[in-house]
Amino acid sequence: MTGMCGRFSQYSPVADLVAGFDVDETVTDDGRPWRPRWNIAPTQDALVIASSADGTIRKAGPMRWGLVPRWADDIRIGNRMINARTDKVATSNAYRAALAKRRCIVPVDGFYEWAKPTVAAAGAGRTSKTPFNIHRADHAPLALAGLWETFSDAHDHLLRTFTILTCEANAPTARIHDRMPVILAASDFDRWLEPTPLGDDERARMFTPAPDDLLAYDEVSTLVNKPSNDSPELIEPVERHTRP
DNA sequence: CCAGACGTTGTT
DNA sequence: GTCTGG
DNA sequence: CCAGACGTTGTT
DNA sequence: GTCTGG
Repeated sequence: MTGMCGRFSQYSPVADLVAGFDVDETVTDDGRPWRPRWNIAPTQDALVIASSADGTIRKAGPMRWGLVPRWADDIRIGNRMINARTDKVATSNAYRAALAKRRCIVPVDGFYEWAKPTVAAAGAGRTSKTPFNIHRADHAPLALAGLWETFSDAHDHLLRTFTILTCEANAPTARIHDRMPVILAASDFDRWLEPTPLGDDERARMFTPAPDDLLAYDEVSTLVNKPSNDSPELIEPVERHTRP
């Protein structure tokens, strides 16, 4: 199927989400004020931070999740471009241009991963996957590494779209799932947002799983499965520090 | 040259 | 657009 | 990521 | 099973 890191939250106040990114301007979502979100799904708008083409202005604003390459003629291509693998992104026709010049940061409160049922659970008749909310242990927002593009639709409407980079899971996350989003260190924010190509060494440094002690996770309700559910209840732990 | 892909994960 | 495959 | 649709013609 | 929509 499609990507991993397929759902996330942005419920902190915008000022908290963009804190630390030295943003010059925050664009509202089509004139609507930002509202907290606990269940952002592919094709929906999220708050994303990116630089102007010349690198002088840093903006936070809405982009649609699911990168649509410039050459695409159908926005639906984005439905399966919600993640970009770090081991393929530099050579991919779909992502290479964005990797060189259009990197972005997605500030999230947490992201969701679904664990397959354990052998024991499956034996007991449980066949559905279990959702987990993964967040910083101190509950501060996380900076996910992304890429963005502009897409001009049939009516010449300009649409900004983005994707989230994925790498191998770190040790705690691997108990739930074998992939995870790339989480940037604060010392890499400025370089990541510069619209100039990265060197091999820079990619090697940034494209690594987050440190094992950065994150914590909670099992959550399957209410999160349904994209139309969007409330604080989705991040309430149903069990703390459980194993999948 | 033109045609066709361009993506990810999970599962088998 | 740009690359690979035929 | 998960949820939900997936089809056509003719008749009421 | 596979695709689209959110």
